[in-house]
Amino acid sequence: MTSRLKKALQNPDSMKARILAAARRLFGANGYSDTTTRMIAAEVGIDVSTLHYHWGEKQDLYAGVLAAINEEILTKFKEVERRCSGVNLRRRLEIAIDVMCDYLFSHPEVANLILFGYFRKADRDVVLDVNIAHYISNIALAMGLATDADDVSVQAKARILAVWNSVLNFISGESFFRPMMDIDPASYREVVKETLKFILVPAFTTA
Amino acid sequence: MTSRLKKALQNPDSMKARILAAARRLFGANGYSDTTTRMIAAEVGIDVSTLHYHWGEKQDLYAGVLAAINEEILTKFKEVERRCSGVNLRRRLEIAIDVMCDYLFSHPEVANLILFGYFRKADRDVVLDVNIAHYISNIALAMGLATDADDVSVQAKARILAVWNSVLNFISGESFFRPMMDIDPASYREVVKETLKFILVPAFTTA
DNA sequence: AAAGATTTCCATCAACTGATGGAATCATAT
DNA sequence: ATATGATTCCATCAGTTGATGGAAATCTTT
Repeated sequence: MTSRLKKALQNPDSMKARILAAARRLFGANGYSDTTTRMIAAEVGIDVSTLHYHWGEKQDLYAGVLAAINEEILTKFKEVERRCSGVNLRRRLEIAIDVMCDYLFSHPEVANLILFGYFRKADRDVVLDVNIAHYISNIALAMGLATDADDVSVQAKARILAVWNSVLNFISGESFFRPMMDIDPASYREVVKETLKFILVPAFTTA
Repeated sequence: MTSRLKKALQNPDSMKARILAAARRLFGANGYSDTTTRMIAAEVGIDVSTLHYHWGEKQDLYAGVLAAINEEILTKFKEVERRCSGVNLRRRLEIAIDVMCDYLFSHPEVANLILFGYFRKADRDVVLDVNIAHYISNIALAMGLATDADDVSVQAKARILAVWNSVLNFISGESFFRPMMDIDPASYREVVKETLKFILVPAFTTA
């Protein structure tokens, strides 16, 4: 990402940033193929050609959305690492679950976009998964499941991924799961956190 | 589903069944919007109009795919229930994980189609989620998390969903996760089962 | 205010998509 | 063999999509 581009995006009122925000909402809600450049332009209140003027091809705009999300997640993961240092494992797990749940519940489109990425063919957005692999190793380290970020066991990675996936699914699938539980959004949030802790804490803390 | 329709689908060589099989593969691999009726027709080796002649609208064909999958899953869930009766909780969990993993690893498009369903707008395919809600309650019963299928606690449902989601994600995300673990498909299969058991068994068996 | 650069919109394109009418083909029963 | 019905394909349609050229509008610099 060039510094010029970053600068334009830092100003949330800039046209480029407004387009990015709308694209993020719509891509997150409908996926790549079910979101048209015209839908995004309409959301911003501009013509399609203005969108293309600022972002080029549709895929470039999508890549821009993923890049922004990648940075956000990295920040969150760092926050988890920071707050985890010096506390015991049970507390670490709780912190990780709380931080990631709070973040994703506030930005549900992020969970959707990551899950959408699971399905896309490998040759396209290589952008996202490379970094995820990196995160996973760091989290394994922070959780005390490994001693060297470059040498994390397959088992440890799989366990972190299982946690990560559970969080994503509960958030992406809210409109699907909540009706069958018949509870309000706030309760759902609590039940998800509680369930994740219920399942994960014993697994990692019982010898 | 009418009996006449079922009959046509029971013969795997019938045109209607061949179209359904191709549609299932392609919808599962690419999702609804990224699969065109022409792609499906080409896979079968027929013209688009022949496809429409047998299945009507694209959405009807998609509904047909979901209906077929629904029946399969119901069968698998029944198998879990049957094999679970009379064994202890730990063993029940292991059976459930093994059966569902084996089934979904052999039919990865099923996992994809279910997860795709999470994202679609609620007004469309109501077909699938209604049944899932029903399954969840029955599984909760089979696992001993509830005593009455009509009165399963929110917590029990959430825990079953967490398990269910984990299985789906590991299978749908294989092309995503396996490279970052750097293992072959057979090993991946084992690691997934092992990880699921590692995480789930302690949660449900430790008081 | 004028000149130049940037930004925005209108009109339009080619490609693709879901879908259909109708002709041609095939199967079946008489 | 022929009539009837079912099946398949060809040609085509209207709507949508990503994308672009060029005119108009806006902003910046002098």
